[in-house]
Amino acid sequence: MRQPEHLKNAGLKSTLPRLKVLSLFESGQARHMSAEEVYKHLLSTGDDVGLATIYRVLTQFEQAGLLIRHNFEGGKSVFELNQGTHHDHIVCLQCGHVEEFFDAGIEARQEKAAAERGFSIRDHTLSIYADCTKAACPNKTQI
Amino acid sequence: MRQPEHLKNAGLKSTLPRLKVLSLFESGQARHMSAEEVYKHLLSTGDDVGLATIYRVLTQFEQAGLLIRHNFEGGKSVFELNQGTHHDHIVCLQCGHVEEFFDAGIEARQEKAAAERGFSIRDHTLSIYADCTKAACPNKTQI
DNA sequence: ATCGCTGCAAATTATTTGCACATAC
DNA sequence: GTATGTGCAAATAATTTGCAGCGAT
Repeated sequence: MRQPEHLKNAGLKSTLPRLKVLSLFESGQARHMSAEEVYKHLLSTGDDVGLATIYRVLTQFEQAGLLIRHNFEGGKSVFELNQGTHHDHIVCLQCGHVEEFFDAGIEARQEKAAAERGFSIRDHTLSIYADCTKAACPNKTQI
Repeated sequence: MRQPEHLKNAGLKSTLPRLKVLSLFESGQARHMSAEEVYKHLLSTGDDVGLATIYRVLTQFEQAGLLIRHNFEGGKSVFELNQGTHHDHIVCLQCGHVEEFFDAGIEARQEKAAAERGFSIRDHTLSIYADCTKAACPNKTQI
């Protein structure tokens, strides 16, 4: 468990709420979660952390580079662990299911399109919105 | 002015607020506008339409296929006239400036990436977020 | 005349903030 | 001990909705 160091390095005291949130993401139970989803996960494990704290912690982790924030369609911010490996996302507009992918060709053309127009790309992140055709298209829960 | 027909075809009565909103978009003054921006534009022209009506009208136009809604980073929906010609967007995270582009290679790979993972793409729309390096990077107004 | 439309104000949803108390170091 | 962090409740921001009256056909 090297989490406390992560927090230290970010200049954050290692408190219970922070450790709980971080290990939830590291547990891999769900890679992509909104603040509300993190909140419910923790409640269901008996750990009750205030929702406002979750919002604060998620934002701090984002700034510390521990988490990445996405603003997918649907109005809620969704977070995922920053594991250093760049990838993009395909998001199901029906159920919110997120799948990750990487395509070097898209990366290159994305860079080129931006450069040609005088934009400089920060993180190359891009999202495709589609309908997941799987039979088991679950509902709104697993964003 | 063939606007009333557009509305008719969509099963919408041709009312003043609807005509005002539609012609604002058709005037080309700004291609991409949020509800609030449409509201302010109309107020500034002396046409006072309720903000709630703007929201209703924009949604109806979106459903009628007259407008396209985008949920760019930043929490507000932004609308543009649907002119039938597909294109993607590069959005400046600093000032909200939007530029349009089209890259056949990206389209193809986007389709492929989705298909391989069992997703079916609706409209192929995708957005790149970047920093517009132009000297004249304007402020929050021209989203 | 009828049914749809509009404006206003109140409701919702996601997120932020003020403040008194609790906690890490 | 002191600066930080937390919980709760109230504040914001974007958008939606209920309802009584207005307007298009």
